[in-house]
Amino acid sequence: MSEVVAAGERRSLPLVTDDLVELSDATLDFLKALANPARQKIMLLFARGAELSVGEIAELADIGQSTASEQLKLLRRGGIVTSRRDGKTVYYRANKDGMARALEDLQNYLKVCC
Amino acid sequence: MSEVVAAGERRSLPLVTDDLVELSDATLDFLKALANPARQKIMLLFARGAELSVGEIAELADIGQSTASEQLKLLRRGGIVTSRRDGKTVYYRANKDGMARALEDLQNYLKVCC
DNA sequence: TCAACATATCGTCGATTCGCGAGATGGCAA
DNA sequence: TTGCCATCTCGCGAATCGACGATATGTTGA
Repeated sequence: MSEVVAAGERRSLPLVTDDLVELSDATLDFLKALANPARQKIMLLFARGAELSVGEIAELADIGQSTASEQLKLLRRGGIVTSRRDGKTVYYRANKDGMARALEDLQNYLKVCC
Repeated sequence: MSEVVAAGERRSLPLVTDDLVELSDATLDFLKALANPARQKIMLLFARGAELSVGEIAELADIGQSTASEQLKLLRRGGIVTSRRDGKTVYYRANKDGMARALEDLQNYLKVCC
């Protein structure tokens, strides 16, 4: 039988029903976060483990501060970056574990549709 | 130096500039195709190598025929399914190679942002 | 507490996406 | 060719997204 999931609840693990594997909401957020050139451009700024503030990202990506903040929120929701606050400044960097988890879920999902 | 790409040309291989890896247009299409619950639902119909006509997919996914046709077009553009015509009927099935290629490109891209 | 600074959230608007029905296209058989 | 059937394409309205400026929130130091 399928797992019981309360209405509106966000699943962090993939739902498995018999042999059917549904992508978790977390992995849907991961895909939505990456399926956008502007956010991909932001991701490249985190190469080599770089840690950047929202303001730095806005400047480097040549976008407004509020836009950067909102895009970073989506990337964080997708498990692609993490953030930490140091005083007034919030630093973002790539979330290696989150990406690995999403990729694993994605591979598992796609394996069903072979 | 970066590769020369004519304006409007679709790259099938990732663009590599120094250590910067940009996702190919094909992989962007792959992400956009999967980042949608309706299309994910369709993908599950292809479990165990099933091959289905547009009409069957529309019925099984409980969507209009034209909607199914358009969603399948996006999935094919993303390299996630392939199609073949047999008479009047067009059959779709999962594109294992296309998925593997996109996943590989995606992993390579994410490796940069570790 | 107050001023300053960095970030987050809100409201708006144009662009894009989604799903549909209607009609066009393509293929088969009579 | 004609009729039929499956699919594709077009055009529409509704919903969502993307970027922005304005403003709210939260933090530090005076």
